[in-house]
Amino acid sequence: MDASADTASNTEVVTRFAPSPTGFLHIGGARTALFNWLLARRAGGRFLVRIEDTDRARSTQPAIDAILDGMRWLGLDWDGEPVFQFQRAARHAEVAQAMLDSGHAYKCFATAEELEAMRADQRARKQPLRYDGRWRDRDPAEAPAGAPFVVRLRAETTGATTIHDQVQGDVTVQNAELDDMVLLRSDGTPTYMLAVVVDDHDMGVTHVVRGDDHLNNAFRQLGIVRAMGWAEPVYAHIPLIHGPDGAKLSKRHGALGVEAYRDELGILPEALDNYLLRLGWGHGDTDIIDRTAATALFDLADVGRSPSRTDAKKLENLNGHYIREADDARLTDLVAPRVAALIDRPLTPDDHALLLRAMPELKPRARDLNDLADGALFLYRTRPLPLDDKAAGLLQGDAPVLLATIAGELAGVETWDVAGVEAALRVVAERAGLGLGKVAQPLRAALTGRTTSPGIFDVVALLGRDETLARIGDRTATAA
RNA sequence: GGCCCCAUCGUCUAGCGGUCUAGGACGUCGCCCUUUCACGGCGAAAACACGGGUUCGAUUCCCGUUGGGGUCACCA
Repeated sequence: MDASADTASNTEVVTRFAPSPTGFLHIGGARTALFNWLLARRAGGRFLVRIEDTDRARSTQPAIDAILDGMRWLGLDWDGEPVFQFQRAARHAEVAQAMLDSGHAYKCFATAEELEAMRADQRARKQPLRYDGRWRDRDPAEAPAGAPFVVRLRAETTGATTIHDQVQGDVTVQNAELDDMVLLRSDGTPTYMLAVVVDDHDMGVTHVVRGDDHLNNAFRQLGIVRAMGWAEPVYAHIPLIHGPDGAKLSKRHGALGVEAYRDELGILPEALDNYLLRLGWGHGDTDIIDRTAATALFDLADVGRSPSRTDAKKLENLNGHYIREADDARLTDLVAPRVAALIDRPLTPDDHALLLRAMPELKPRARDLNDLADGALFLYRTRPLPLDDKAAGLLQGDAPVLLATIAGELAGVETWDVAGVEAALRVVAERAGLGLGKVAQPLRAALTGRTTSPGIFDVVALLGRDETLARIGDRTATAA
């Protein structure tokens, strides 16, 4: 059967992201969504979202919200409203009935205990575990009246099926390997296998791009597609993402929700997007690829076939890059709440303005938003400043004397800006016969409580005359 | 265990028979810039899993071995 039969007259590319709302949006799902988004946007097609909530016990509204919020944060906008799979149960049952009517499906009255016994036996004999087709050719009339049953696909038992996967290449499986899967459960609700196929068809999905863990499912799903005589979608199974240890990404290590990258790790969405894009996909030697470039460059042919591991350092590096590129006002808005949390009070409009002014000096030094907030902390500390050990060390000996000299010179500065401050401090260093570093370090310690900070002239200029002199005063007074 | 997939520096990858003494990036280590830390610049160490073929010639093609991963539900 030709996959393009039904879509020959309609070349629009339609992709979809179909998460099951049983948890947050982890980075594996985010990358799958990104690739689907890119493929659709590149082709000028549509990108749809379907919430696979047929598992009523495990699906939750918070999970739905988290997934959709995560997608919005990453800039993965979808077309139309999300489709909720559970609401389409009647349509799924309808298709199952059609297959029953056409003989492509049949009723199976085997009980759960019976099937478990069957598998135990297969395990004992070291046989593959699969349904043995015991009701495939039996007359339903043989079942006890009113007995519960499931509807199973009457799968091909001979020959082989080949999928021309856009990422994995041609993959062939013997049909004998596939058993008659359940389409409708005994309570009449559809299984995932049935629902996916029906929904993808009804939604007009042309390209199914999903995790490699679904490759085996594709063969079974194709059985339903063919039984219904529908167009076969183009498949692309992308390799899974592994944790730093090479094992499958699980809740234990790398599998954080994207909101954790945003809230706890202080990652910028464009950085995570770029990182995820380069995980499993490459375009020559280029590593820094923003959304616009990615949309123009993305091609399934460039997706690798082997799983990749997450690398926090690489993400941090990319994040640092995008922080340096980011607009100061945007960064200020993003960092302000973090600073407020650190100093345990809200920022005033003046505080906010100061943060904005300091941003050009702050952002080259940060790899994430937490770094940025921490780097801005010295601006808002209340006197007397707490000193870290190294800073305290720099304020020993005759440092207070030097600081007093600095204060004297600074007091005479007419225009309190970087140039004015620099001139004054250079005068101090020259008169004392010291290198600028010998002057800058004690001053930095006194003004920030630390040994690292933005350039000392900037620090002084940002702090302002009064605060600068007061902080210096705290150190000359206590030492004297 | 059956079936399926994968295999280049620690990691992400470029390479689609000769251009490979295998390129880039992150990380690591030096040096430079410099008032500190970053940023930036320069440089170094670091990989074709193994064994057979095919070929005049294999990192590139084929087979096997080994290793890793995925999947085998009335879960998605």
